[in-house]
Amino acid sequence: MAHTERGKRQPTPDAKTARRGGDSVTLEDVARLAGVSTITVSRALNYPDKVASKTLEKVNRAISQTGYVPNLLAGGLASRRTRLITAIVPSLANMVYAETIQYFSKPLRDAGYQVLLGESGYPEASEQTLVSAILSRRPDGILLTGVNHSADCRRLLLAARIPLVETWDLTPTPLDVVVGFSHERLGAAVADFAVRKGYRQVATLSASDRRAKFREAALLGRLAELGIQEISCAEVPVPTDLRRGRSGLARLLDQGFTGGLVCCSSDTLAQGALIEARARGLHVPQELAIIGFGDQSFAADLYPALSTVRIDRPRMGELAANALIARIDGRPLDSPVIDVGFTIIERETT
Amino acid sequence: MAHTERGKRQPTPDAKTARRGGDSVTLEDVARLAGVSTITVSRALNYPDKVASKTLEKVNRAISQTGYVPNLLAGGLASRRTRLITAIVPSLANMVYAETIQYFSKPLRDAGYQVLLGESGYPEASEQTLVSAILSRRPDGILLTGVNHSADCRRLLLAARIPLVETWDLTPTPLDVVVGFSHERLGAAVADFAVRKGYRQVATLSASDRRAKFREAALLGRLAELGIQEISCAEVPVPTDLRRGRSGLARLLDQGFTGGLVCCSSDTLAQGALIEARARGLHVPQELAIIGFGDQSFAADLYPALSTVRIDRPRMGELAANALIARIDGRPLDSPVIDVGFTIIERETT
DNA sequence: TTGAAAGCGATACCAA
DNA sequence: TTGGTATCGCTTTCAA
Repeated sequence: MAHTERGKRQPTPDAKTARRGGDSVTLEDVARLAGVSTITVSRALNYPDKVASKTLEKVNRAISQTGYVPNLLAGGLASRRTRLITAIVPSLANMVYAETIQYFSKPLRDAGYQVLLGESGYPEASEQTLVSAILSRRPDGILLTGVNHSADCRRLLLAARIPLVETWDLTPTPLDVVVGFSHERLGAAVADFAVRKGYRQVATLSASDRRAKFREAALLGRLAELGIQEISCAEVPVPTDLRRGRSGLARLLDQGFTGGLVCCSSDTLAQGALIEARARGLHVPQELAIIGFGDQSFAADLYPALSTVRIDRPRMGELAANALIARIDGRPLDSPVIDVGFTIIERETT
Repeated sequence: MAHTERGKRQPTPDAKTARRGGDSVTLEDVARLAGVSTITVSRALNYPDKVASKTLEKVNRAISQTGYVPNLLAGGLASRRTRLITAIVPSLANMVYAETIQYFSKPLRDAGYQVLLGESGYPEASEQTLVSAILSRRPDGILLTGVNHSADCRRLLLAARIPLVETWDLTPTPLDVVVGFSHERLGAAVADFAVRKGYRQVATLSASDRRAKFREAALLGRLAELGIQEISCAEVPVPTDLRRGRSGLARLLDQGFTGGLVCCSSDTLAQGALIEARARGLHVPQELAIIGFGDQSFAADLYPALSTVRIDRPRMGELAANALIARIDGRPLDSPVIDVGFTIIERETT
């Protein structure tokens, strides 16, 4: 009521009482009805035990009578806490990411956060633009997929001084915290697997995805070290689907690959390759073995002939979420680099 | 500079100049550097053509020098426009919804909105709680999946006076706008298809999902009208996957269904059923025909034996987005009920 | 345990 | 075309 000298914004003369939009109940409305001050209502909502139980009751009654819904824009602006976490993923169309999001979201929901998704896989908008749009909502924390960001992005993200978790990869120098696994070690491990199992011919079938190509490079490098000569490579565009797995293997076979181990950059490609192999009457895994990546659970017992490199995504998501929460709460982490590892799952049944 | 009588909140004596958190550049910082008022900077950002080009240049320079990132909490609070749209989907783990989100998001992104996702498929939290959490961010619009909401939800949503689009279903009495198709007509159409094609035995394989069961009921009702007697039904839990399709068909066959048409509530189930049928040496579609629902594109030419009921999801998503934008902009709609229909895609090749 | 007042960082309204 | 001032709805700080 202080100085409403000219009350410029009120459509009706009765300042402080009339709503501008005419809508939305505010804390003040609730406070008035409950006969307390606004701050008491705020406390009743945020720290119920800091309010006398009788007061609490009055307030709760007023809240349900008015149908009050808090305004987190105002709350976030005042408190600088939005209870919003943004997760940036390449694409939701890729099941692997869609699922990871879920594992990641669960602990956050339980901790009272909402997750806002940002998809970075759109060529029409730069990652820079996306990050900027995201930061303008002032999230309490951000989850990033991968560790390769443009210099501009790094600058923006660091300047925001927000807890950050990078995932799906590993680096000794994370922006803040990284929870993932080493694509380099993974590629090398697959090469070792191929050699250990005695495959003379090795083929790679990779999506044109940064991390997939990185794994492939590590795989090829290790194969070279180990003296494997007969190598064929095929690349397919993202997003990967069964069709591309089929045509990818077809290309490899037409190029002269006659049997051995096919290393696919995703389980979807591996499944597609399996379909093609069967269509051509090749015995899998006897004549032609296939190993994928990701461990898509639904495939497990329908494609028993496929091996895969399993990433424990539920655990990765959970660790990432917990690391983020810890950083937000200012709790220290044992290490800013968390390696969740990988496991080669070999299947030799038909 | 007006009345900073006691400057309670400033940690340093130099009020108006010192930042509380020490971070985040504000509009005021930019304005000072550019030598203009805050409102001019605001205009430079939001309505660039309402500002002299020389001023605009100064402002832009100041913005990039300071690395200013707008605060949409403050902006949204003041303008009552958040440029945020919330989409509520049952689950992202279901590809069909994950994809629909994408079709829906594209036009919105182009129009300058961000999409916040809410998953309603969590039994631990009521839809009511979810809607409340969503409303507290004051989105400019909401997309809902389905038309069945609890009375409390309807009240909350309507009280918010926000543009609403329901989708994936149809109703003569939408909350605001509905863009979808009739599950009832769809079920009946599948029944007609079965009869027209001369199948004597019909089986249903449905997920325990509200809309799936509704389609099934319509299908069964119509079959009864048409005098089809030999009917078997199997229900599987959500989420549907290939495995459940397999076991579902296995159950139907073990129950005495010997061949005819199997109507599945999703393409995933249909694919699983196909795998089981082949494993049992049944010729599809000659001995046993299968029809799915949804038209998952990746299946199209890998499972040529499967028929499906296609929903034009790209179109549905786009129409929903455009309807929402129209409502937000206050533009009138031809009708609040938009039927996108469905198409039965029959495949008879092997 | 409760409250008064001053912000949080932007935009709207009106005036210049 | 530009600027002053009040305000959006909430939380923080400090005081009672």
